[in-house]
Amino acid sequence: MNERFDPDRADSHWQKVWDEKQCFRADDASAKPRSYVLEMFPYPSGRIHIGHVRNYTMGDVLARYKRMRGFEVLHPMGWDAFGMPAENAAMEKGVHSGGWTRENIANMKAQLKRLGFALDWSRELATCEPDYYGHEQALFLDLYEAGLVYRKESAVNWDPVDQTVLANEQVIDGRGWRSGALVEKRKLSQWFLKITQFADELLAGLGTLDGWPEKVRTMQENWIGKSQGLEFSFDLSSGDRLAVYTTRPDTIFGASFVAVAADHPVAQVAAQGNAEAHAFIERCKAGGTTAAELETAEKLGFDTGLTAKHPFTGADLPVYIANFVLMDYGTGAIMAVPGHDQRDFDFATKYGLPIIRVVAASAEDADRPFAGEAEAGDGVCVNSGFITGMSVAEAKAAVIARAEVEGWGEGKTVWRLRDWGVSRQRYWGTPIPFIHCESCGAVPVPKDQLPVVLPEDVDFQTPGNPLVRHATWKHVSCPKCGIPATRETDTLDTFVDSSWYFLRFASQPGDKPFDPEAIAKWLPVEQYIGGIEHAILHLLYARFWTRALSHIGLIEVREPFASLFTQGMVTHETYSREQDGREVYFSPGEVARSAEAAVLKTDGQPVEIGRVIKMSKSKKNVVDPDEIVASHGADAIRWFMLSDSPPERDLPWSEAGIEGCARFVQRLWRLFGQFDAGASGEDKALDRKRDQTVAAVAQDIEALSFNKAVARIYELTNVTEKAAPSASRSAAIRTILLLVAPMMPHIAEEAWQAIGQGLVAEAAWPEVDPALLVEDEVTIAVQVMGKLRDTITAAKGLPDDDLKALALASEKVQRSIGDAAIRKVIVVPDRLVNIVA
RNA sequence: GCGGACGUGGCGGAAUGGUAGACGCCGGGGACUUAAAAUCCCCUGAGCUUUGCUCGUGCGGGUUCGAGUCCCGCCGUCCGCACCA
Repeated sequence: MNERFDPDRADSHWQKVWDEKQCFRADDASAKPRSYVLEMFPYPSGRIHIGHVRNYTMGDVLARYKRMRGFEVLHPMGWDAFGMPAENAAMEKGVHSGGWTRENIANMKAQLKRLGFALDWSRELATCEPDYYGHEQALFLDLYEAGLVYRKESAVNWDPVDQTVLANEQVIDGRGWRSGALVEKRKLSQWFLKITQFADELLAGLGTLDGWPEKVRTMQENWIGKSQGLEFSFDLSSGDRLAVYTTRPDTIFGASFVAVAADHPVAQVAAQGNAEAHAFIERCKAGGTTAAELETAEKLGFDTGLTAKHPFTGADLPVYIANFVLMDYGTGAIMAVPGHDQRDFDFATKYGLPIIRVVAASAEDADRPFAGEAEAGDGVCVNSGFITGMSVAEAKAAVIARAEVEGWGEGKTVWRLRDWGVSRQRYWGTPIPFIHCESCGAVPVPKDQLPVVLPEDVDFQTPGNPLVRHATWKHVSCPKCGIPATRETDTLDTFVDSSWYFLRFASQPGDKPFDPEAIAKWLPVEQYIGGIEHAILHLLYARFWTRALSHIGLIEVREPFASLFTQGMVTHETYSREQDGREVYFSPGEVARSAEAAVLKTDGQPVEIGRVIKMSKSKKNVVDPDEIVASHGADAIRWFMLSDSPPERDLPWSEAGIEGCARFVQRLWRLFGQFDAGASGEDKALDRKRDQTVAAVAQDIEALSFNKAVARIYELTNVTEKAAPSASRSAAIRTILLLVAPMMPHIAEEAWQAIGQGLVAEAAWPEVDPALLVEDEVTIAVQVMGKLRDTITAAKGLPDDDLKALALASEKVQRSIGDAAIRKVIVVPDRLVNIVA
């Protein structure tokens, strides 16, 4: 063996061998137990970033480990290749979206290969290719036929200068990111998927997902937002009726006004012939559309002059148009109870409306004033007519029952979840397979005419969707009546593309989206790994899509991902300096650091030490995985990704850390070089440590606690290095090699040449002797009054009385007790004795 | 605003209610070397009157023989919020 391990040579050599032998190709026909390990596929932005490396290293360790444990593993990779950046590149650099995307894919694929991931590249797919999105169009039409797709009007952000629709992230402080023009809300007719039809199922399904983080399940639960309440109508002074929805019917006696959304019909009527009301509604439209913006914006209202008659008290309540009421939730109108809802409280305070207490901690507190904020908590009803004295829960039921008996309202379940709007007024996406005909309306493209291929001869010289301006593409004849018609020019949300790619990985027939038998074999994904940023949307949409396909009988599986793991970000330190009134950032490499201060190497002047945050180009704190692979090798960067930080938390990148990893690679190499097949002699303690480590590392990998697995491998390495030569020591060295094989496959493969047979990629996980996992001696902590005073060594399983005697015999313990009388002795077998004196 | 999480040495972090700080990084000392790199060995929470003692897991309470861990109340930081993927 050479003195030093040369990653440059070994990495590419073994990557080529794995490729040629197709080691990681999943066999559909295999009789082995199956395991589908999947990481969220990347958007081909141009380069792999360190977050990808972390994500795919975790999945790779699991996939390789599962193979060692005898599973047939499916570990595929693909490209989430549609999306806005390709259009931005086309506009900014004059390149073609498709060419740009495909070039990025080629570059990133080469980068992934250099990291040595055990991927089945034969199943690679890209969502921007017709052989993927054509099947997606077919599935979309299936859902349409099943009544799960419909059209309705919906608001978008409209940039009046660029004449284009903007995504939320393109709207900055209410203005278009390029034009700087004030963004308007505009209504367009768009396609929707009926995810709300599955709201109950998606909610109930969360209960079966034991392998998901509690956090993600809670987030989805809140997102679906099931609430039970009362829908009822007010008689308006205009003679109309106004339906409102409330989750707090128990507070109905505290209602002091009624509010409707700006786009509510009542508001629209009020605006007719009233310039002020019209102006107010326009003002509401100017704001942002996100929930955060709506709810943090100052509460604004406009008094319509109408009044609504309270169903119990008969009082006339003023009707306002309010910017904090959402048309999409409930009925788009609310009864406002300022005492017990903070938004209503803020509004009432601003407009001088009554704030009435109708819930209190106890009946005696009925007239207690509010302490500057609403009280949303539980209690008993006060000042509330027939429900006075009831608990909140009783009152809810009583009010709903009364409304139903008297016929002016009914109990209703309302969901926060809204139907999924999938239309995007963009070019680089899956064409929605519909044709608009003047006489037949929206007609689905016949399935034998799929795929509707996205034309790639488009120009981006003028802003807006190039599909609309394309000379020929959209002009077709109606499939129904044959008269001239036009194609739908909107494309599908890219979340549709990522809602079924995991199904396509299981099988890729040319004539249909997937083979149900292959789905039944491989799905659900055993372990899905990706960023927490996908906790709601992607994961909910994928769950919905799977259920919808199951609903129409295409597949059996209901939940696509049995287990989910959300990994943390990779962070790095930041350095900056204020220059000409703005913050200028420097990369950590440009800065010389001491314990407390940092200076710029080029001018020796101090720079400010910023926070350790997610890598981003603008903060100049990115590191390029390729450079790390070139300087330290793939195994070192993989090892770094697994070390130290728990995988769900952020991982701070550091130069010292990666150097430490590279040193460890060399240290292992030296140790592997000491393997001696002919060594004899037994080292019982080392055998024990070895088998305990194997068992613990297996457990840690299965729990994805890679940082703990790494720590245990270090421990075993430390003791093995120090051990005298023996057969046990050689066995330990061989074992260490196998333990690191999923994590550092290149050095493992290289060293395995001398130690094992065949490829380590095809080797089995080491066996353990269960007898060695149990210690025969244990260290017992001895406490006096809960404080540690001594430790004693005892045989495992020693009876409580013997342990007690040993503890009391300790000189340190005696000294600590002094002349105090012993009141009690607590013995935890094999662990601890606590003397209470 | 709503929802979710997190808080332990100089740093990343270990710790079924039972020996706080495993393991790694940084730092200090030493060995080897003409020298450097590499490597190896030792030390490394704070304080003290140092065979040992006291303090110590964001802050304040509580439960318990025993709390980083459980409960209550604060403080601080971060993340998500429907057209970014």
